[in-house]
Amino acid sequence: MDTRQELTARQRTILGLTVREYVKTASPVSSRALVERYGLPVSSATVRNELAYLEETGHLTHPHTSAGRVPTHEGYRYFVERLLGEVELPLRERLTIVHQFHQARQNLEQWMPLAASTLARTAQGAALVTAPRSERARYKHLQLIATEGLGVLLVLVLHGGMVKQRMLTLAEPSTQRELAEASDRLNQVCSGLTGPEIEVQVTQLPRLEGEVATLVSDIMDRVDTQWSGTIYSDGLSEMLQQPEFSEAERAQELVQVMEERSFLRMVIEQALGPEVGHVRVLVGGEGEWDQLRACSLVLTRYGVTDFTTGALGVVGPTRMSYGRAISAVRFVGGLLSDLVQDVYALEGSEERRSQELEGDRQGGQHGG
Amino acid sequence: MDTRQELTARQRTILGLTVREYVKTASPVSSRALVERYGLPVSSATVRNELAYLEETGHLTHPHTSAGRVPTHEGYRYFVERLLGEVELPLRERLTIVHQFHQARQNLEQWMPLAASTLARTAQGAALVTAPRSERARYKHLQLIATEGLGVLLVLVLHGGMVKQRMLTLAEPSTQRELAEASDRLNQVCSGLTGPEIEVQVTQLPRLEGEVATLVSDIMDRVDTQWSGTIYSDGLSEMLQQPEFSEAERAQELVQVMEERSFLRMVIEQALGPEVGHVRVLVGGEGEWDQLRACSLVLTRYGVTDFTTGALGVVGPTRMSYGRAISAVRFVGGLLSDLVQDVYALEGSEERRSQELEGDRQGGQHGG
DNA sequence: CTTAGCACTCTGCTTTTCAGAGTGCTAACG
DNA sequence: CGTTAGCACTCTGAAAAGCAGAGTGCTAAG
Repeated sequence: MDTRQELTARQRTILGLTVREYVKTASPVSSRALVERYGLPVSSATVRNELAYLEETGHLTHPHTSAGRVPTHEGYRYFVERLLGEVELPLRERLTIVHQFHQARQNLEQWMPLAASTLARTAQGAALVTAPRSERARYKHLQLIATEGLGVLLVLVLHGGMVKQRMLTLAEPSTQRELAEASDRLNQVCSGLTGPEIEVQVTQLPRLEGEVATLVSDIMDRVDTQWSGTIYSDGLSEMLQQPEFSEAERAQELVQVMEERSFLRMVIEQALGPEVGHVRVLVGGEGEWDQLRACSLVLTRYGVTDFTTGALGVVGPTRMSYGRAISAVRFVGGLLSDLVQDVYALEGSEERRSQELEGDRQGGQHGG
Repeated sequence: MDTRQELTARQRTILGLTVREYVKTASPVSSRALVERYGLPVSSATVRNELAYLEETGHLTHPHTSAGRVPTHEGYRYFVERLLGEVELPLRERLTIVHQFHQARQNLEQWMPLAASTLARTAQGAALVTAPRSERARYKHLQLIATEGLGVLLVLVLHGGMVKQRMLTLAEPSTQRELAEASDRLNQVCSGLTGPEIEVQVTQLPRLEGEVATLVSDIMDRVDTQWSGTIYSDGLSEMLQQPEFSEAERAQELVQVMEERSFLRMVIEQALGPEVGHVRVLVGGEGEWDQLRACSLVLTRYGVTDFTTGALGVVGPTRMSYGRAISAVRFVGGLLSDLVQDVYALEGSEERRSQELEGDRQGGQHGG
């Protein structure tokens, strides 16, 4: 029961091997298998004693009396935290991945799906990737497009290239020309501002512009607070081939979890801190999320800390190859961070550059 | 074997009831069940004879000697084409759906997911929705954003609000100011043009603008030809609860199909013509697509024919409620068409309006 | 502390059995 | 001639039984 108990070197070895063997074979590990396959310098009886002890400490269990041992969630945790060490993807794979990302470098729309599919294939699980989101949304550009009657299509581009679209209905009709002029004026006034900052400007703007600016500010506030945005996923069907999902019911549960994007978002937000780079491992929902009891998540945040970040990770059965998953997540996360850095992080430099030439911009506060 | 054989009224009734009963119960239908549950004015022996005949004509099968009858793909086809008639969603449901769509009217990003989830719930299957795409991409607005070094982020807004993003690397560095001026010039030159039309302009443009314009033209060509864009889906997990997927292997197959977006796109493109409004039913892959043998698709195109259209549909087991699915697809398709019409279809009117503030509208075509 | 040996347990597969459901056929009926 | 009652026949699916194999836990000896 007491997982915190210190284990002897041999116990650690045996636990590690048991986890590895179980991950590989997906069936309970017997003392004999351990001795034979890994050439342990002790007899199976000794191993049996150790296994019994590891069961007492809560690291392993028994499906039934005469079956081999299976790691518990605690066993996996111990394995990940104390036994796994630093793992890296083989060079060959790293190169392939780098190559793919290089090819897709220019095409922002491909980043997320590419990251998801790469991750899925590399870590042999299902992958999740959220789009990068700025800590504080900043106005970049607005475009108002006349449609039918009083309807207007608003296209708002934020710093970092995020795009939001809205339909709005005006109090009175406007020509496309009027709308274009309004857009231009707003673009001058609002460039680089945050939602609240725009809100302040509203009173000083004429009717139409004010109306639009209020909406824009509202949209930007929502972007900030709301857990919004698509989650890209891939590899679900491969994951379903794992033997743990050979019962249709289990498979159905998994698909349900993976389809409930708001739930996934919530878990990701709660599990990850704001800093980029740390890899977090959640084994079996960590007692918090019942729907994830059969799964483990390996998550990380990518991007630029406190500025623009997204999250990505791998979902697998608890019996997953944590080494592979962790290294894959870390590696792909790093690549994605690089990409984000190229595009998003240096928007500040835009102001900097303009200022270099001549500074006519009101104090742009760079989020710390 | 000969599905085209004319059936007697009684045979049609029995076929129809068999399909309905099988859809409801998911287990083979016996002659006795048919007589008892629907109060047929004949004996089970007579029904048995008719069932045997319907089996001969290829509309029904036998899982094994002593089981009831199950519809074949041909049986479903006959049912859909000749027996189903026009079905409409109950008023109550229609109102709920209309209400939800009204709420999401302004928020373009919500349209697709909303349509997918509505469809999934209403038709009790998995739903697919593709984003609307213009027949011919037209330039609306360009924004160049300086990033690090020689990198530039290009944000291209097309008519209809579609947005494309690219990273590009310049031959020599430019300031944000230069980039902004280049954007402005291009916006003046290219407004409303198609990809090829822009290509023509390239030679007459200065270095930087020409470089960008080539890329823009290229992007727009790709949008036209490539089967691109996200497919939103929903309801997969509900579909997996259907008894046909109680074997994990079947479930796995289904998920695989649903995850292969390019395949789905291909099927949709091949199955649907260009006109909005027709509902197409594909039973069991129609002998064309083996992966879909266990499924049926109910698809329609929405939007404005020859102008801006997308597709949506329902995926279910072949044993699905076609009446429900067809009416749901038709109804949601109609709503989405209305929305698209409001926003996208009238971009032409933008020019018209600029010319004059006179709103004459061509009649909206609602297909049957 | 380690290990050989052995009794014991539990699974998972195969085989058997059996009731039930449903058909197909035949012969009789109106 | 279409319809129907009756019955033999077939196939499923669940339950029960049997059995080999794998693996443990324990004991006693090294």
